Amino acid sequence: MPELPEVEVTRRRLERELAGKSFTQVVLRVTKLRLPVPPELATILPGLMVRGIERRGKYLLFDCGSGWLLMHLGMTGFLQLHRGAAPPGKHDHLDFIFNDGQLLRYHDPRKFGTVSWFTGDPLRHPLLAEIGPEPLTAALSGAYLFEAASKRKVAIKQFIMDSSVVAGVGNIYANEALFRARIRPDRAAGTLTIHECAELAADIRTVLEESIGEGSTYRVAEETVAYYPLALKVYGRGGKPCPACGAILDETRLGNRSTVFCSTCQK
DNA sequence: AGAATTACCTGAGCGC
DNA sequence: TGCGCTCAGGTAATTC
Repeated sequence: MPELPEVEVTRRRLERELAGKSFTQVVLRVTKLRLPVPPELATILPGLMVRGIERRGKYLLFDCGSGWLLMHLGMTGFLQLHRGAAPPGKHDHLDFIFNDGQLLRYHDPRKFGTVSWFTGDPLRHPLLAEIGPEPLTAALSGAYLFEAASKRKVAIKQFIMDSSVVAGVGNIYANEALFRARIRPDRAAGTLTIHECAELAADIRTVLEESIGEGSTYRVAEETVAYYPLALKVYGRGGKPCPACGAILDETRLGNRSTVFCSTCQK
């Protein structure tokens, strides 16, 4: 599942390949995603040039000059980049064809993704306007987290997964960051000290940056933007030894999400 | 306002 | 082999 590092790796690759290219054709095979894909994309986009591609949380923002193409890959979405025409397979919902012959294909079995169009400042789009600070920038600080968490009773793991608190932290990296910060995921957010918040803010950034540096938990392949999992410290390792102390990792559910932690290391 | 729950969706894995 | 069940989870929408 694409988390922030995968989206960022995808963004870099697509910007390298598509900036300066213009849409020539858009094929909409399936438009019933979690939110409906606007059918007018097929008439709006052809002739427009991609100026650049930005990211906000896990949203990709294609700057098309007169408007912005917004994409979210949901749980199972990914983007393939083909050098030329390619026959569509199952779940290949959308094709974006460019003037150099390249084909950007939106593939999403569970249809949890989002593809939309917005004119004006994209950060004012309803889906983006309430998103919290970007974790890879100084906007996510210990002081900010401490202030935001004040008096909050929700578990710290659910708190950092709330997109209005921090942008783009999903279940995998929430588990990893809390392990690194040695903080139990079920602690009430408001009980963290300012020092713990500083550690956590730094560790959220570290786990995301390390993942991007290694090509993310996913790796960008030649002809496609493809995903290959890397080893993670705790996620998916419940019942196995803690990589730090050897104790057996606990696996529970928090907010109906799989949660793995070491009750010896994390307090 | 904050917390909790539901809806959306399909493939994989499992027990029988 | 196949049926039915559970699980995976981002996030918007809804309810309490």
